[in-house]
Amino acid sequence: MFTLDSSETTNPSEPIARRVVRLLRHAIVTMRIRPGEKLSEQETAKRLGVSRQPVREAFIKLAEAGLVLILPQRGTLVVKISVAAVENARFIREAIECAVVREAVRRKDRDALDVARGVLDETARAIVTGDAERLFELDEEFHRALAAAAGRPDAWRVVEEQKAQMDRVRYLDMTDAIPMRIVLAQHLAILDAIEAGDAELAERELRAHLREILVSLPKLAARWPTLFEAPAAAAPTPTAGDA
Amino acid sequence: MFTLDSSETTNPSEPIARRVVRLLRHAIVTMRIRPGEKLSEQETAKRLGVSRQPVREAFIKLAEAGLVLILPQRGTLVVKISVAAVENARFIREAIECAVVREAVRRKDRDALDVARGVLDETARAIVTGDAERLFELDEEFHRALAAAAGRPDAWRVVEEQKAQMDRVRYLDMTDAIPMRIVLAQHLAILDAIEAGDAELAERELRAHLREILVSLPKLAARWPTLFEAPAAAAPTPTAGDA
DNA sequence: AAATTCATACTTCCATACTAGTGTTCCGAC
DNA sequence: GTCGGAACACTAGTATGGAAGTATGAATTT
Repeated sequence: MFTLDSSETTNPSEPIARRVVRLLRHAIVTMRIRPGEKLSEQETAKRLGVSRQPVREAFIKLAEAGLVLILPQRGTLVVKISVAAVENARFIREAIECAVVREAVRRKDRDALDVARGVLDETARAIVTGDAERLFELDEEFHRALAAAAGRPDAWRVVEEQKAQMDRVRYLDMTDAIPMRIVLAQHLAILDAIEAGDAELAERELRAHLREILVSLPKLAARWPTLFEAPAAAAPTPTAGDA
Repeated sequence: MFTLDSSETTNPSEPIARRVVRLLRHAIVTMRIRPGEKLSEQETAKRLGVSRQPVREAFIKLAEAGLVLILPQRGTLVVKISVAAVENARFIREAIECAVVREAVRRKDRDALDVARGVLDETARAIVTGDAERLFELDEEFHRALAAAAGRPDAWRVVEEQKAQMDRVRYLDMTDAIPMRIVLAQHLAILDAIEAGDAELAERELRAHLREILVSLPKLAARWPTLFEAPAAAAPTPTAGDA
């Protein structure tokens, strides 16, 4: 379930549809709406005090990001976390961000890199104060800053959509007291390498950073089996398993 | 302008909204709706004989693909071809497809690679018969087959959306009697390198293939200036140009 | 003549009504 | 008890009505 009617930043000029998207995405990523849970345009609209129309548009957007599954004439449900889907998203993200990092090295955009540096400074401060929500945002902002430094803001938009798949895993990892210090260290290593003009090193550091999720992923899947899609069994039918 | 009410494959079970998307995308890519042209939900709905609702959803999807621009309360228009946007899309596409090709080399999925080979065989035949529309599709199918061979069908979906930006340029290039034989040769070189297990070569061939558009792009922009977004001038105001 | 105001004709956005398809459940026949 | 079936309670998909905002142009004033 998810409450929320007018909390959050309720900018009156922002279109309702966009607000609903932000709302639902956040509720899904933080798992206030649990994986597998059923939604419906009608029900969601009533709960949020809006009409079905903007809710429907939000569902479509979330479906494109792979967070919900719309079954025509049947219903809409929050998809369970899929190890395969996370891996696929990670693959795409790694491909794009590697190219971004190399481009950032080539461009040497001092101002843009300073912005990224500033994000890491704030990250260090947020670690001290323990502001988990803010750390989430700062992680995102760092990667966005890299894309900006590469002169490819569009690339970040693509990564952002893929990242939605990984965000719930990140969230689980965070509740598990993830060592944000390690993430910061990796970010620093990437930025240092870029500023040093070492594309090879920057790419290696980035790959290492993005592959962190691969070690935590199976652990988390084992720990919260109800949140994850059951992996495709070797036997065709999951009920009857003959060896 | 664009006619079309029930031509195309008119599958009655397919949702109207999806059909409208396909329809409009095709009309835009083939420039039966010209870059810069104004659209409206009302007008388009009437022309297609459907209600505004599915048309609106189609507009939103096309806006996400960067083909149209929705100005709230003002109108919707087909965006002009932007050299910068095409270049950005190409960058993202190159990043993803390079990773795909390397993965395809790693996996050595014989069956999937045979499918890709089959696509190229048919391409050769289509060149003889001069079926331009089919060549368009086959180009797409080859790249999709590579993604399948890499076990990353999701990656193709992302590339597909980016490719929309490049499709109008491809279309112009085709009317300009593009040597499809060259494209086929490049495709063959890529596939040969993959089958030979040479990742480095496969990636080089792919990059060369995807960079072809960079040579034709400025020529086309100069040739059809009305179809292209005016490049950002060095001077702030485009009207007053002082040298 | 030039500038400003105001009515009008658009636009997208949101709300609501209706259609068609799906799953469930309860009732009855066997 | 088991199976079949029809009525019902949902769902998303589509159509349409109304509201808020914007550009346009004519009429009026300066």
